[in-house]
Amino acid sequence: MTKPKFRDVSPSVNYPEMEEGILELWRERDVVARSLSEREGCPEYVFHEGPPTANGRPGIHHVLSRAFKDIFPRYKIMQGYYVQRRGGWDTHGLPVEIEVEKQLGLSGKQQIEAYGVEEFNRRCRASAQEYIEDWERMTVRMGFWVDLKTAYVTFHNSYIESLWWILKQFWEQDLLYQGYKVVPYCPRCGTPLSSHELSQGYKEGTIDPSVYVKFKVKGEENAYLLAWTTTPWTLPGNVALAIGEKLDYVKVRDAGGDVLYMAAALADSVLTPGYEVLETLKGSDLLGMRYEPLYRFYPVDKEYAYVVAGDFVSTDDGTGIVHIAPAFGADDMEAGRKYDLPIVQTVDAAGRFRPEVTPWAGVFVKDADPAIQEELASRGLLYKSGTYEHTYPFCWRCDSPLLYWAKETWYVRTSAKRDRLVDLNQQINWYPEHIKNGRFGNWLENNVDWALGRDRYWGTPLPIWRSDAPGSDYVECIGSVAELEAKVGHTLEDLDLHRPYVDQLTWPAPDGGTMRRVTEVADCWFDSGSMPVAQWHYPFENQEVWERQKQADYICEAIDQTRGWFYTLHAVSTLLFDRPAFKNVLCLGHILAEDGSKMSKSRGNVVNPWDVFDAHGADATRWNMYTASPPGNSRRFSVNLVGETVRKFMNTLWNTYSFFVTYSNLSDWALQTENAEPQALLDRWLLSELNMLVRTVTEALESYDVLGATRPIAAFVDSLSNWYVRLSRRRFWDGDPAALNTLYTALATVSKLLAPSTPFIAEEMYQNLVAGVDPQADDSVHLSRWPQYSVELIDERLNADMALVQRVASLGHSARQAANLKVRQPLAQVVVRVRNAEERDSLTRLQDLALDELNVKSLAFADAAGDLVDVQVFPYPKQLGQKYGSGYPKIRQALSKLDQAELASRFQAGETVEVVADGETYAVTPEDVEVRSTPRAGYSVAEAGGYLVAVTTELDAALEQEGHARELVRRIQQLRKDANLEISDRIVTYVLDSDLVHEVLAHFGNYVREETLTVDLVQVHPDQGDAIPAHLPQAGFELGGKEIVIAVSKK
RNA sequence: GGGCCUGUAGCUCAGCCGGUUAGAGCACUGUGCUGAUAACGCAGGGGUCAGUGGUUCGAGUCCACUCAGGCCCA
Repeated sequence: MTKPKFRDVSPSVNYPEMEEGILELWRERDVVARSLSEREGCPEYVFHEGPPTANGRPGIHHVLSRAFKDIFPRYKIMQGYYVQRRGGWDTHGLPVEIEVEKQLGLSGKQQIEAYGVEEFNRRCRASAQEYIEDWERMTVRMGFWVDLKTAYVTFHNSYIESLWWILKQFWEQDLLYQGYKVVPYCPRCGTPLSSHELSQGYKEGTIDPSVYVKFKVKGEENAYLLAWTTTPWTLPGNVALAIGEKLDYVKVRDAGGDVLYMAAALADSVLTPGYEVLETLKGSDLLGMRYEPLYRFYPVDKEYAYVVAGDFVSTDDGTGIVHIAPAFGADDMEAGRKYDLPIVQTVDAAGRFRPEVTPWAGVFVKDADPAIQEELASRGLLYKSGTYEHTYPFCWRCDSPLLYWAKETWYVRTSAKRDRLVDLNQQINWYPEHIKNGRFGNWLENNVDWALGRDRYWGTPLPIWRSDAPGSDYVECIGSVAELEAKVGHTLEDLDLHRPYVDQLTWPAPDGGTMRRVTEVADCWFDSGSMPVAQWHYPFENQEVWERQKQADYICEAIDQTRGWFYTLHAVSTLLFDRPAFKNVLCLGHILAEDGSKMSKSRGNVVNPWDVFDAHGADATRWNMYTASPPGNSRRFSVNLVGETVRKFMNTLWNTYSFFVTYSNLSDWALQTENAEPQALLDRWLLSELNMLVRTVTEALESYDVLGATRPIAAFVDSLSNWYVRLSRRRFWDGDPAALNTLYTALATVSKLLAPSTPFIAEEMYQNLVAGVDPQADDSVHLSRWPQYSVELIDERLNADMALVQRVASLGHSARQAANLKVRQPLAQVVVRVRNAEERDSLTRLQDLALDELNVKSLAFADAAGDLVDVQVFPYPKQLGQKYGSGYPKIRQALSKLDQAELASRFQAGETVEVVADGETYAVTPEDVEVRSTPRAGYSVAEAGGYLVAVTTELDAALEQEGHARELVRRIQQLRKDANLEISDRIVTYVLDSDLVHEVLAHFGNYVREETLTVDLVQVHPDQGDAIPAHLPQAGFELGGKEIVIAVSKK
């Protein structure tokens, strides 16, 4: 073995610069590609990238999810897996369209169509592409290793063709159908409004009719269900009445003699005074009650006109009975679907009543409101009416009041597979676990059909063609380009599978009409949810790759994706293959601003990733995200918090690394690759902790526990730096090969443990420590193998012993501080009280270390008896509480009243003491109590957590002198440092003589010389005409109350 | 309005199956420190463990309700 020579490492470092250097190294050595090629043929670990929407620049929350996405694939590569991790981009959909609308100054669909769909879509494609480039820069900079070169893009023809194939599979299983969806609709513009358009048009103080309508109960004389509505025009579409099952209802006889049903809480505010309560009921009692329909304009082939339950029913206003017209309300439609109610669509696309609604045919519905009320009143079905002021949406473009209106659209019948959705979810591991049967599980149990169609332009066109023959319902679903070619009879090789091109393809229908595509495009969540299939252009290509990649081992996104990507992945996979799309899913909380408020563009408190990368680097950003809080929690984030991470963790690690390289290069040691049995206590301890760390981190990563895989590394680095290195400094100065080897092993191992989380600093250290000295080593830490731990090196007893020493040392320092005793002043004795005999043994084993750390000559344990200590018997609540329950407080009190010294000695003799309290006798064994002793006079004491450490405060002359000698050494060292001497320089030291100096040097002269590398120690006698050479750096200070002057010069 | 999550020091977070005096780090103040460290050690101030009620010998921990914040749904 030859002496390793490392590249020198400066104690200070610019992390962003260092990281740029590593990125360059990865590029040069083609490490990303090799992380795949070098694992060819290995078992596969499958990661699926949830495609970000390319409609804006990436924010810090995207860095968060990418950081958590990255950690496990990197770990698995090091574990010897082949991890494909293909990138992907979500490029379709409303967000992209809106961005382009803004760029072009367009507003609304009519203007888009006037502008031209062809050009509009061309712009959408270009816009998506531009943002992808932004994303790629961020992705590379933060060290997220996805393959960007082969990233799937949802607007590619091949991707769309796979989506068509999937839809065709649904079609053939009868899972695709056209149904009604209630949308906010502008009757004047003739178009539904998107949610963001809707939010622009709410007006407060809108006045609408307030109408209380009586629905005649079947089979009950003169009895009515009283319902309330602000939209009388929806009443001809009524098919049911909804109540809240848990609400309280009353049956009353009103002043006019009618029997009315309504919510108890609202009776006083609605009914004319003087009514009589006949009965009180629960909502559930009303379920199924039948009533006479108000109108019969349409033939109906389903059960209707009865009472259903709706969790949307409240007693905030109205009557607690809600009139249900599925064509005109989302809740209504939902209830309609749940109870299989008919949908009576009485209104046409211009907002006018259809011809079948004979009295008001052709009338704009809002204008018909008064006539409808009159008509009901004439039949005695109007209880009362008035006006109602509320907030109502209007068209932001033309100011017409919007209607909620059921529009035909395409649905995926997910509810048909609800049970499978729920069952298959049980096979998925959710982190945090509560999402599984909480948020996600609930959502699945309440699954409703997926509204797939969107009346937009930039999206996957639904591959559905229908005959335009009047009255025809002939429809075909196309599952591939080849199929389409067969239909149209010519090649479609150069066809862009977007609008408007596909819309132009037609062919003759069998019923004499022409087959034309429906105008809708697919919900873009369908695009992303289909990525396991579509990213491979399956089944048209890549069958073999797909077979290996079809189910993800791991996916990760933020919590808002439970109803988004997590759901659509699960739904598509369940419907298509009857298996879960992913096995493990990490669900992240959101990032909040430093003050805990939401981070949003409008508040202007969004953190730009580049600001953080430039200030502190990507590693620190990532480390902060991994260690700050559990991944599922929302977290506060700021540039400052990352700065704290740098100071606390990154710098500690870096400086330990720099320290090691400095002393390694100064000394002459040989790297021991074999696991030589370490001799020194601290070496054994450190390697024990290190191996335990490897085990802990490995186990945590295996169970997707990021916190558990990172925080222990931080704790280890802290003890490495502030305990192991600090206590071993002398050995490093001496070039002790065992110490250097131990520290080397720790740093090289830590670099690997850090590789998945802080890939840059891990690489930096690995390159210098491992690759730089071992020609056999892998080219990159990320191509190297995950470290193995050795159980034989884990010594849990030693770890516990050391933890106790640290505890005692801490308390000892505290005791010193209390008595104003500097650490360099040796003391005669420390008296320690530990909690049990095992700990006493622990401390005895490591007492040299403890004495050294505390600079004390001897250790004693506080015993029960004796003049030096006070004792107190303390009963353990856990043991006595469990044994005697409510007797515990009495025992405690009784014990405290007894003579403590006598009691203590009885317990220490192993005696069981009978305690009498309140006439009862309780047996208290020595195991039930702790005897605490506290030193009396002459000690300074510190106490915490059941431990006590006391140091003697008396100093004799010898101790005092030794203290002076150490003070002198410290001053000389400081002077050396101030004079910029090299650590290894030999010096001449001058000391102005005095009795005190004379005395100290007589006893400790050699010690001082050795410590300070002093060759000549000159005692200067001014009274004999000597003087310190004036040009030398000198220092004056007080020692034992006397003025001292020293000076040094290089020999 | 419904579901899920969160609430512990000025800030970021620990706190196991309920059990001794609720802990770290940052920040602040003081102090100490023998050659790596924008470090580190020690101490101090700073807590109605969001609130109320309950279970229990004993509640930060379990239960119920309330409040505040987040996300999703309506």
